[in-house]
Amino acid sequence: MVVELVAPVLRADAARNRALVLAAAERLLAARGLEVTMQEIADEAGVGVGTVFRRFATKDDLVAAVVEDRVHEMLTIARDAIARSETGPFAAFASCFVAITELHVRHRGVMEALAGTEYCVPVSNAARVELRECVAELIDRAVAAGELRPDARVDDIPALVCAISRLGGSIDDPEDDAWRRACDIFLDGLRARR
Amino acid sequence: MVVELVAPVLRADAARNRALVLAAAERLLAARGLEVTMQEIADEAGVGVGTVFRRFATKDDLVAAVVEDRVHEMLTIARDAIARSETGPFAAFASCFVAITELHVRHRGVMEALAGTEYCVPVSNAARVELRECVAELIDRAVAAGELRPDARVDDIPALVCAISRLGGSIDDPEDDAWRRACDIFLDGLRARR
DNA sequence: AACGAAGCGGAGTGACCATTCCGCTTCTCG
DNA sequence: CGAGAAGCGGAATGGTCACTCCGCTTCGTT
Repeated sequence: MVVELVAPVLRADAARNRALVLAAAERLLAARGLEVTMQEIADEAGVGVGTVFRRFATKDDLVAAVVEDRVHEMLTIARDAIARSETGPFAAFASCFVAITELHVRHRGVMEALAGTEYCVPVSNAARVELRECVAELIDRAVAAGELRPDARVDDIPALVCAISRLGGSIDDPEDDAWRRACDIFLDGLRARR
Repeated sequence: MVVELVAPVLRADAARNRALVLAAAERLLAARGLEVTMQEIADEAGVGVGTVFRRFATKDDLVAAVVEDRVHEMLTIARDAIARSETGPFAAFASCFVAITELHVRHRGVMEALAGTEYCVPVSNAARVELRECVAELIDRAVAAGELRPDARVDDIPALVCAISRLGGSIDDPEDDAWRRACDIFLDGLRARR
């Protein structure tokens, strides 16, 4: 008995539609959060709902796929910060914190997905584990340099980022930058005192 | 033509049921947030759904009633803090901040209601306006004493409290106090630097 | 070209909720 | 005590979604 373990290659049109759906979901989730319906995503992508469900068995699966893309972006941000952390470990940590928060503000749905329990994907995921390790590394270096308060905990960071990004505000409007001010205050609180 | 402007007095049993419903809603909202259904609230109160709706025309109305109770509690906390603010304006502000956050942690549903747009009740409400004024007063005094950074904004506070309380954690479990640590860090960031 | 597999659209299904309706019950006032 | 007004319970309603099903279409291989 032979079991087929390799996922069959998608037909060209199916692959194209998959990409359209993913892009549509990304756009809609970023703009309006988890409240978007599968029907709306299908419409935005220009396909039928059936097509959406053929590629992503459940709404959770679709959201998870979009989230994974974001996690990879965060990973890139964190790796960059580590590269820069030789010169100024706190500054590296801080810029990573702000950049990741900004990413969350841009993608409301992703933030909700990571924060809420509903759509929480199991954390046993290579990219997420590595992201956590990178952030831990940034924190360790800044603490070792005496620039960050030593009781800072890695596992508080994701929740904090989610919390702050929920403050709302836009990326561009300087009048509407609650999240930016909150980052500022928070990072001040995290800085080690003389 | 005479228009009846006074709300008619409730019959004794009706008043009792109204109180039961309110208490049940408070309990369930605190424990599980806005996801509770009207049916569950009715069951918890030991009445039929019809009775719930006769007293509170919509779910929003019921939530709003529970929220108003919380706002009054917050008002009490803030007034107490003002009374204590002669001696140590920052400490007064900080304790008020922590106490209100704790209240939010205890009442998940209330926090959601205040933070989310869905159930946001119009802010043109005497108690809320006064609460805002009290917090402004606390901030002004601490800033005037040079103990609080002068760019602290009153209107960031509610959102911050909501954000931090969303971090989760329990009131009692000392292992699970993310919200308490976050308060600590935040207040450190808010303290004016030498 | 031609055929079978893979894919497609979108009406239909079932579950879940807030809200409504109405026949019966319980107060309360005279 | 005896209306009848005020309340009550809970089945029924209507709307919203995620998800399924199936007859038709398109792809890609021979």
